[in-house]
Amino acid sequence: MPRDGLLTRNQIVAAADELFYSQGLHAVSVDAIAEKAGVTKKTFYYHFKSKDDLIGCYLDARDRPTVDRFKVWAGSEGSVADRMTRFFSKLGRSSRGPRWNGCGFLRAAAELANMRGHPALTAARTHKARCEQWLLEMVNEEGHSNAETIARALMVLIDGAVSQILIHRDSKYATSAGLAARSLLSRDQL
Amino acid sequence: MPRDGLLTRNQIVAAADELFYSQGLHAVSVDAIAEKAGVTKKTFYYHFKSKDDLIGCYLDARDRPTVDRFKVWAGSEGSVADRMTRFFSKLGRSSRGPRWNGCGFLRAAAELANMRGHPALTAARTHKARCEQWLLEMVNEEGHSNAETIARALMVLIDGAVSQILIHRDSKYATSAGLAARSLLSRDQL
DNA sequence: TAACGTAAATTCACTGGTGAGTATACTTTC
DNA sequence: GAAAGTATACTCACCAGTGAATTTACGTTA
Repeated sequence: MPRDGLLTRNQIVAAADELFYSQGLHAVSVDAIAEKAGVTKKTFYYHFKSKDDLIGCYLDARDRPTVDRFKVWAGSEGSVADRMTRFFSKLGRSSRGPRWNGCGFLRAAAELANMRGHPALTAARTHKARCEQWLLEMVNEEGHSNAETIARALMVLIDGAVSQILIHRDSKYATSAGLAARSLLSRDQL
Repeated sequence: MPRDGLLTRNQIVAAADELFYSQGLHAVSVDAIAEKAGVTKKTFYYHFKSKDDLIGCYLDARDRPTVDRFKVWAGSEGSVADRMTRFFSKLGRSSRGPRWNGCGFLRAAAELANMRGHPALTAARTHKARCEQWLLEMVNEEGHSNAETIARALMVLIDGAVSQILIHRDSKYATSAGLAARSLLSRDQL
């Protein structure tokens, strides 16, 4: 019984998001995703070319919401240093949630590191570039010299903090990253 | 025809290291490892309890060599800032090699993020703690206040740089991380 | 307005292959 | 001859992906 095609597709992506993010890419089978979406496997393959195709779509769907969340975390009040401090504080809080499992893009890139050209790697790269672009604009507005380098270093701090928190399951690394960001931004270091 | 048991075991771990590091944990089968080691699967299961057991051993075997390499990279000449600058410069060079695929510990943790209690997660945590300990001693020798926080921030910079390089396949993030480290260490920021 | 045709969406049942792990027996060394 | 180590050949579950038939929505025609 045909339902709305786009709706079904979205249900599949939503199911994939939950499963992939919590368990990883290779650990989740197409059957499991189809079942969670309430759909047969054949229906799945009607909407997606392959599992790899779905993986790409899963990350694409995560891009904007993630960047938007970051912007909310940072807010728009105060200096860049203030905004980054707020950001890392919120990251720490978020990482203490029971469902938090690090960055889906980073984890996908880690899992598929050798699959040059895989759609997921492209999606991850694009997403990280968009994050960096956001930071660059923020830094630029404040009139720093070396804005590109600072933005890049802030990205390093963000993904480094996420990685360390994931490994140690300890949010204190967010605080350290926040302090490092503040040091980086004070008096035009670099 | 029995060979030396320990030798066989080491061959298996060596095969696992190559395969796991280049292709990821779930992507490599026990059959593939056994074949690469020139051993039958039954022999593999004589030496290891399970695939998960092997994964843990693979990371344990990687721990010391990795930390030793880091120490060589940093050298012992000059200030901590100098040593970290050298470190990140060497990291950048290394990451340009054709076989470089990021940090095996980070990638394992990413792939097994939801497997609380998995031997690989323990091994990864232990390894990162040893790295941080090394940094802490270095920072302490120089008499910084907030040495723990600085050491933690340096770890964040290292793993952040590795992650960014892996995603973008661009070693310039090592340079940015090096500059951030220098800023962090100058005039007892924080 | 009522029957019809078609394309979009879906299902059931299947295939070929590969995954982790094992039963049993053989071979070498001491 | 006993123990450590290895081999052949297997089980059984699961995996990505498919073939053929079916159901519904909806615009077209008589």
